[in-house]
Amino acid sequence: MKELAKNYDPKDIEDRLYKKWETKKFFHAKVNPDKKPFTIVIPPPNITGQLHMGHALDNTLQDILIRYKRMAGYEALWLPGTDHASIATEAKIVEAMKAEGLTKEDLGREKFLERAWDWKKQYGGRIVKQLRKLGSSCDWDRERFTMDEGCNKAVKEVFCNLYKKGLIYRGERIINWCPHCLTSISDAEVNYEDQAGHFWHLRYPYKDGSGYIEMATTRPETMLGDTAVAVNPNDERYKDCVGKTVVLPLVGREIPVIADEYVEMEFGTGVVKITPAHDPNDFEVGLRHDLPVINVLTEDARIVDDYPKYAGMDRYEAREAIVRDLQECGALTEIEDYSHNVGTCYRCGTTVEPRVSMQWFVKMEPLAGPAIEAVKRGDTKFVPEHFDKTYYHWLENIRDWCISRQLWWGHRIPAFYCDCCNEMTVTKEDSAVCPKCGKPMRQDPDTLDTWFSSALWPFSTLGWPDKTEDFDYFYPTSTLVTGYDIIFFWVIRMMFSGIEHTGRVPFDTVLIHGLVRDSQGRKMSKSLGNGIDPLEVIDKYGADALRFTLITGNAPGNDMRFYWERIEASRNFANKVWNASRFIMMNMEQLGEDGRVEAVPESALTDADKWILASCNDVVKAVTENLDKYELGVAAQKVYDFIWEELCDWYIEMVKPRLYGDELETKKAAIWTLRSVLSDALKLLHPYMPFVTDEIYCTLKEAEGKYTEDTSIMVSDWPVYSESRAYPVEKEAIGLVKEAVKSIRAVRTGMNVPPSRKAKVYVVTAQEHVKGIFEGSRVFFAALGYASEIIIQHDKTGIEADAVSAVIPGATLYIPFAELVDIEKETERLEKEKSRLEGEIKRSNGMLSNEKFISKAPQAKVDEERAKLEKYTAMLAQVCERLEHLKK
RNA sequence: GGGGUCUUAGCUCAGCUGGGAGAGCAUCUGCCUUACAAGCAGAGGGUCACAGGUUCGAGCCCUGUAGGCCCCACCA
Repeated sequence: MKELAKNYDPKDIEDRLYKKWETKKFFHAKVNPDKKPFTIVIPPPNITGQLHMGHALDNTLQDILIRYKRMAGYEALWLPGTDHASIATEAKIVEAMKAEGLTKEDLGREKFLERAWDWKKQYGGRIVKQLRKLGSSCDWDRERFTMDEGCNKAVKEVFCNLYKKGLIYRGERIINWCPHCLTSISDAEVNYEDQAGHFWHLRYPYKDGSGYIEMATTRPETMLGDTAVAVNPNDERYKDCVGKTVVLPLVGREIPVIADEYVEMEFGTGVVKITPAHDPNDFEVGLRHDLPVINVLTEDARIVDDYPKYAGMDRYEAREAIVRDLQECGALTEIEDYSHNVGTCYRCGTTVEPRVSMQWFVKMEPLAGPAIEAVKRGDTKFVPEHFDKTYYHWLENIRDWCISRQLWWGHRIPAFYCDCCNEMTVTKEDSAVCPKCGKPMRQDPDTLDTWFSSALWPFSTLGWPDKTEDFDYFYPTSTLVTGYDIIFFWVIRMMFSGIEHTGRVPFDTVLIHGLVRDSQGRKMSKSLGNGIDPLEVIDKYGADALRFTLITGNAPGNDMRFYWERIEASRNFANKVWNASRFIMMNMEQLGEDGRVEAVPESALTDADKWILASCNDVVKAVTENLDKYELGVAAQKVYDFIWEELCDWYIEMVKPRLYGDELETKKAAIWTLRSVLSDALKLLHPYMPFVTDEIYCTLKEAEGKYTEDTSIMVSDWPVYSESRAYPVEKEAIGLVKEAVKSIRAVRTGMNVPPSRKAKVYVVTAQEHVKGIFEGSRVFFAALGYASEIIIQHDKTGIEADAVSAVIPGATLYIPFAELVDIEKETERLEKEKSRLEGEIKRSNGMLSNEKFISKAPQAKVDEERAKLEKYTAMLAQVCERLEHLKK
């Protein structure tokens, strides 16, 4: 048999096991009509990405679900892949080119894309390699990429469908523009942050020389593009001004004073300058009043050539210059400090510039409705439930989705234009000829928002739009696991896309998790440098320790903090499991052939054996129920407690005297029980700690002579609850003995008696069945209670007068410690016990004397309370008797 | 402005359908007991934010208050 190291070392084991799983195709799922499918599609990480704690958490959750379902008899598919991440990737490549002194334009579109694909080839596999280190049991044979052939096909299909239905349109609108990335971005991609700024108070003179109108702005440079000044129609102060003309300082443009409800009378002077080209609200006002849209900024946010004095200045330089000039000409009256929200690009952090331009949009309203309904009906459920509110709120207030990007890396928009006759056509074909004049058409240069293709991920990866067996069998997927920060970007878009294009919701359940923060509760970020690299954790403590830490000690959907101490605790647990197994296998080996018994007769099992089998049985039931309800952390805690406390601290200790003794039958029963319980416990733990559990499982199978190269715990059967292993009587019996052991230990520690010093223990009970229980537990009771001898009897015959005593339900224990007994301390201890019991009795009596409790509470509760009262009353009598005795 | 969420032991957090307050770490006291010192045995430590309400019974359900965090919207 393999010799197991004293301490568990994950380094030796993880890569070897992962390789085995992968080459054995244990991760592979195929259409299997005999099984129910369970499907998860991975949230595809960006090809530019490196594994961070967020991935580690997200993928651990998925792997736990997949491993559990696989063992529980489902055809479990975890479909992996990566996202092309248009903006992020393009930015990286552009940056790399910069080092060579090259720009996108130098290379041209085709050459640039060649580079991008090379880059993808070189780095795109990095993150999936890292996912393997975590133990992720993805079906790598099905790995996909959002720009692979199948996904491309799905994207074109969807675009054309939506266009045909009128749900995609092209138009000149005001959109969020990133002057650094040089592309439009969607509303969801804008982050708002508070920034300190100023309020510049301006006055524009009336053309007729009748004075000025005053207003304030946070962005004075946009005044170049002002095409009106607005007041509220109900504002008495400005009643007479509406319709008048003012002259724009510095520019000389004559612009009207208009009235619009949008203006808040109470805010500022009640006057707003209107710049339709550079503010979304102003744009709307402009539409209502048919105002000209005057663009004053270039795509990289510099002043356009129309204003020679400022042309070429970037927006902040221009601001300074214009403020200076306004001041000079007397148009600036005041500068006030002001803090306001500024939109920034979620990728690069640059302040976004609202900009009017021609873009493609998805009309959201018709799509949002069914997506809301689907969740309301319960077709898709959020876990935790309350995230559905976030979902509704977003969808109910959704605006049209700007999907075109002025980037090259991505899915090119399948729209073609005829330069001859201005005809436009949308087609799945790669090229088009003008349906009117027959000339070749020019494809739209823009690409689609990355999220357009990820929105299709749950079905594009399963073969859609083709009718495939995979799609029929695995779709809709079962559970989608993602962070709450991705609901808007992704979950919502998959929902309406799935419903629209497949007629079904894309998943049954959305399991939402929070963020992994640093130990001070801060977000892990590159700029703070407080990120913890999961690979470093794996390297130092093993993937199992990392995984276990990430899913315990926090509730679903909540953020968690990362502590090395917790990693250490998890590592210690892995080691505990390792050593318990080592103990079991060492003893198996000693028994030789007898250690491998397949079964033992029920009659050979002791109360202790039945107790641990029953406890294990209970845990199987509880853990399975918790997992089915997505309570992964609670389930893990139960496995942890069972293994550490029940199995290791109690049962293994109980069984030692038998294993070290001479009776073969009881040794066989003990070792069989140990193996059986260990095996089930390992299975319950496997989804959380796949490596250590499989290593032990295989070693155990080897020791049992049942190992083949196809053996792995990950393809073994999930344990099931068995009525025949409930053993209620034995559970109660061992519960009582545990009580006895605990009180002996507490008494001894209280008196500072070292374990090496043994003492006689008398168990005095009037009840025959209690006597039986202790008789049956003699062997281990002595060992656990540090007893030199156990004497079980009906009365106090032969017990030294000054023996220390402890009262447990149904019995009193006496430990003679002649010279160590301090009567005063002993009295104090018993008095404390007495008042505790009196308290319990009072509480019980209180409840039972309450008629409403008796009449309204469930009968079981009432009975339970009566039983407690009876128990505590009996114990109190015993304690009082001892106190009387001590007084003499 | 709208919505969500949190407030439980010194710290970080669990607590599943309401039925005698838990874990890990930290602290204190003993133990190298032939699986494990990455361990074993014991101990201390909490008016479950506050105020009401529902209930036989509330950490858990309802209302309100205070404070923290998050998201969305946004008055130039």
